[in-house]
Amino acid sequence: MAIENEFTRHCLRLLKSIPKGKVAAYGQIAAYAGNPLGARQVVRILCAMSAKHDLPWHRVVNREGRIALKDAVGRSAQRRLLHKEGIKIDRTGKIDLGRYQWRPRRLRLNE
DNA sequence: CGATTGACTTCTC
DNA sequence: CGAGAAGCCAATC
Repeated sequence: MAIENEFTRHCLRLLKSIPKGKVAAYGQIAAYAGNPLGARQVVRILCAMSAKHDLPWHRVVNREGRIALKDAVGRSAQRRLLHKEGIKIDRTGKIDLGRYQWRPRRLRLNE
C-alpha cells in the first residue's frame, strides 16, 4: 500500500532528511510539508509508520524543545537516542533549539 | 455522521 | 513557570 497524500509524502521526506544530531518540531515539519496546522498529523505519521519507514522519530520534539512522548519508557528511550547523537538536554529536560534545531535546505548559510 | 482522541501550539492568567 | 482553555486536523469509534 502506497503513500496516500502529498502531505504525508512530504513529511516522510522531511523526516528522513533530518540529519543526525539535529531535531525538528512537529509543527515545523507540518509547516514545511504544507500544513502549518498539521502538527498532530505528523504525530500520527510517526506513530503509524516510524518503524516501517525507519523514521528518526526520536529527532522530533515539541516546539519548546521538550520530549513530547507521554509514555515514560518511550521518553527515556528517546532521551537516550538523542544523547547518543550528541544532543545535550538540560536538567529540566529541555533541548537547546537555537543550537540543535534542524533547518531544511540552504536557509542556513550563515550561522 | 457526530464524538472522541492525540508524541501539538499558542494564548491567558 | 505552571495550569487551563481554545484552536486545529485526520483517524477511529
